[in-house]
Amino acid sequence: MLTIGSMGKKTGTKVQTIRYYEQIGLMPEPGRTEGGQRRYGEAELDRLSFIRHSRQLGFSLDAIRELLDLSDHPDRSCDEADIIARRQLKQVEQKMARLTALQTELKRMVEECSGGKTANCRVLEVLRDHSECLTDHETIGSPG
Amino acid sequence: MLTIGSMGKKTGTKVQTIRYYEQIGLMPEPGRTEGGQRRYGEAELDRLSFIRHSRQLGFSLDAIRELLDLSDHPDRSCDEADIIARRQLKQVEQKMARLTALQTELKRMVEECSGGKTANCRVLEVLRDHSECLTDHETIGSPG
DNA sequence: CATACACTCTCTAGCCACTGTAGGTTCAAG
DNA sequence: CTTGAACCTACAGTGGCTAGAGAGTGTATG
Repeated sequence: MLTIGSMGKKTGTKVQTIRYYEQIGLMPEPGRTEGGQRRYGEAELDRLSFIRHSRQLGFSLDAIRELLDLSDHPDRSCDEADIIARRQLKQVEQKMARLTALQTELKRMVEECSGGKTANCRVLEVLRDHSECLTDHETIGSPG
Repeated sequence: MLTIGSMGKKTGTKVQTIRYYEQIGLMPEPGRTEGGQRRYGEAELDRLSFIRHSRQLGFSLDAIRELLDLSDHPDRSCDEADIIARRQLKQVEQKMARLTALQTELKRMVEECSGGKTANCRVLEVLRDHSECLTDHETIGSPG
């Protein structure tokens, strides 16, 4: 039987985070000691590992909820899991495209700035005047 | 004189967002009509454009606060602005590196999944067992 | 058995950068 | 003068945690 702290250590999760997952129904309510402390078994450890690994791959908690549900039903078609993973891949690729554009713009800004006073700073000039930009980052999406 | 709504249209900002910027001290308190409605001038429009453009490039509101402060003082050295921009560039590059690793992993997952039941789904298997992974995304940072 | 102290408990608030809603008021056009 | 779009304040909610207060529990040692 594992305490919440040792679960956390094994999976690289803070104790509060595990309790949070329980609160939102992502982790089940575990057994308790007489004194009221949580005690976990292997199944819960596996579930938490699944969640953390999915988080590391950038899946949202909602997506993870669906994936866990699918994982709990071995006879269901895996099409849904595939769709969720592909959607996630697409999101990652979109983010990369956006970041590439930002990177280009930021590089140009810092390369053109040759030091001196802020009055002539290229960094600030570019920020002041959007027409200085080469890329159309307005249309790319929300910042991040 | 501009209403808050026309400011929003010109800069692609929601009205609530402009009020929020005022609330946190990023935008100044503007003049008001007798009835209490905000009215803006060109200076405020420029400031809001600066903020929005910086947000599009991914700068945090705190960073923007510093950049605005520098922009307000033309005689100061632009080193600080340069540092802020370089820091932002570095963050963008770190995010890209992380996303590249995620992309690799996700691609492999969806390519290996050949359809069928969830019991044999590669997507779910990989999520269950971290040792299936080629990259070390645990050490890369928090998901996003 | 007593003590120390690391761990755990619940509850609440805070983070970022907004976004949305409710319920009311003002402005400008017709 | 009426209509209705735009505006006002105030507050709650988003995602995914994280931090802190104040109290209780579990276990190793003397």
